[in-house]
Amino acid sequence: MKQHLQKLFTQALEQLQISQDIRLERTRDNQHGDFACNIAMVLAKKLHKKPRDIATSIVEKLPKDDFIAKVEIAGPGFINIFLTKQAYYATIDDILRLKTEYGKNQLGNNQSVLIEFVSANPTGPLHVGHGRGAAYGAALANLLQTVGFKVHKEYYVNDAGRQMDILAVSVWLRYLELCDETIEFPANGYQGDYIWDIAADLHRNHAAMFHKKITEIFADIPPDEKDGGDKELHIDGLIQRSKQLLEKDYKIVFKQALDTILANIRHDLEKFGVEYEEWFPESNLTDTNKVQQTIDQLQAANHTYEKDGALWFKASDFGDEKDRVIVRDNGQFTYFASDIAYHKNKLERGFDQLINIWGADHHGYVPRVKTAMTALGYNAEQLTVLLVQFATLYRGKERLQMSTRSGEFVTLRELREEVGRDAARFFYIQRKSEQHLNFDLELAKSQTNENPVYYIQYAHARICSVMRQLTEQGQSWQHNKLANLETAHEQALLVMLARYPEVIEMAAIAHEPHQLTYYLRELAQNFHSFYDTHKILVTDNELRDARLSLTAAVQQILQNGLTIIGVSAPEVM
RNA sequence: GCGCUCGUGGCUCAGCCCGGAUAGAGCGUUGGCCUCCGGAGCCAAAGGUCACAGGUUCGAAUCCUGUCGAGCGCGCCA
Repeated sequence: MKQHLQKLFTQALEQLQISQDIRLERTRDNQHGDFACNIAMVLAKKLHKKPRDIATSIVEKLPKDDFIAKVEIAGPGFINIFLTKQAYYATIDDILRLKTEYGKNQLGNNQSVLIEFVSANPTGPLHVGHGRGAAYGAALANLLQTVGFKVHKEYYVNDAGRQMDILAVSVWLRYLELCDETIEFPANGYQGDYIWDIAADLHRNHAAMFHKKITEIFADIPPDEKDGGDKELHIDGLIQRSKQLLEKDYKIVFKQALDTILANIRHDLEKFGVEYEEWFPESNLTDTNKVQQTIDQLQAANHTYEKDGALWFKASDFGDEKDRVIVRDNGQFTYFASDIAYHKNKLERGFDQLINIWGADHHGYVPRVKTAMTALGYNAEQLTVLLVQFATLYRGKERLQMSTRSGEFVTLRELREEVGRDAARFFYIQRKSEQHLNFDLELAKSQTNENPVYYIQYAHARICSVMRQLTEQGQSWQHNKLANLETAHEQALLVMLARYPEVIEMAAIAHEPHQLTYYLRELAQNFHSFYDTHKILVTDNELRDARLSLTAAVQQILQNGLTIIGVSAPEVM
């Protein structure tokens, strides 16, 4: 509807030989009609004319249209458009005809988008901090798909770095404890209970196959932190020693740890309703020498130099604040190096746009990756990084820590089991992503009925109930005679329904799924209010059918919207 | 110190990108509503100098500058 009106305005302006972007807005007050346009005031300065005079001449040129009932010039020069009832009845017709397709458009023009999100290191289970990225990414992917993008969801699995070695060593040490050895667990090891579980599996399947003497393992290893040493050197020493002693078997331990945790993550995400087209392993890049090749390319283009034994990328040549190391003095690639290779790989796969969803603590990292893309000859504009603020977790007034290393965290699984998938997903995206989120577990658990998600779902369930009643009475209905919809409640619902495509479009373009949650709440509210005031299943068949048409349309929109944000639309609650 | 993000009723937040007509919700508080399609509901009331100070503008919660306050980032960590 909005687009339709914009076309009419464009035609009017063409006749006046003015070119200007037209901005139409829904009015807050229906006294001002359905849409308002402030174009006359925008043009006033440019044309040196009074806004109201400009408005008058535009209105004169506005083509006649079945959907426009009345056009008024108001206030300082607003052009207010009043739509005909036909315009709103057409919306109902469209919704009931197009069903789940309603609200879709071709704005994205079938461009391909790779959207990468969560990508948590497989060193432990997903915790509630990751949940927000998961919920946001999945909802955004759905939105982009709805407006006509070809969406490819991807999880980048960091399975090749030092962190993974630390994980493997942690598992191995716990395994040795299960072999009745007594060890000092390293300060920098992973301490969570899940490490024990993996170790136990290892012990069950391989018995004492990986058992080595403790004295042999810890001989000449730099002291740990608690003994006055450096915990990093200590763990690095242990990694080296593990590889020496276990030889080929190291891979078995490593793989067991990785596979178990990854399976766990996949399972959690699946249960959370988040699915990916691809799980892209970092080892894919390292094993095929892609990281080295990328570095070679940067070197060949003279974008690197050596200093203090390390290889640096001249990021500052491309606008970053300082140069960045890509190969450490010990010969290892930095995380940044494989990230450059990964983004190069993404672009080589031919995607038109890349979207990364990162925790806000990575914001300093954004220019770094972009400069690398520029240096490699790509257009950095193709990459959009969306930052999601971390959720601060509270249990009542107590602020909880979330550290994978120390093993102190609430897992995504626990959250899902305690507050439910629908409530959790809704809770995560109802706030703007770059807004800090206070997630109070007590509140989410104890007052789940007050979560707005139930309010919306209840509206849907209520409608389903009405439909059931009708069937139970052995009746059916036909979609016609919408002219009977005259009350204020019905009018308000018609307007809400007509707004849906506008909300979808805006939410998708702005990457703001929370817009949709607010809309759905308002729609549900309008419905509850209508339902409370007017009976739907009245004896007058024509009025009943008109109200059922409206109701069915509301049901459809609730379902469409909830599906996009990953929340179910239950028939009963 | 530099950079990024944020400051809107008691609490949690929309609105800001793209300035516009009385600043909106939810929770909480107070008072009403079930002989009637599901009360996880409805109706109503109280409650806000939009952090502060300047500036731009016919017009600023919205744009600009500064101040104060909060969070995060500034590693050969990932």
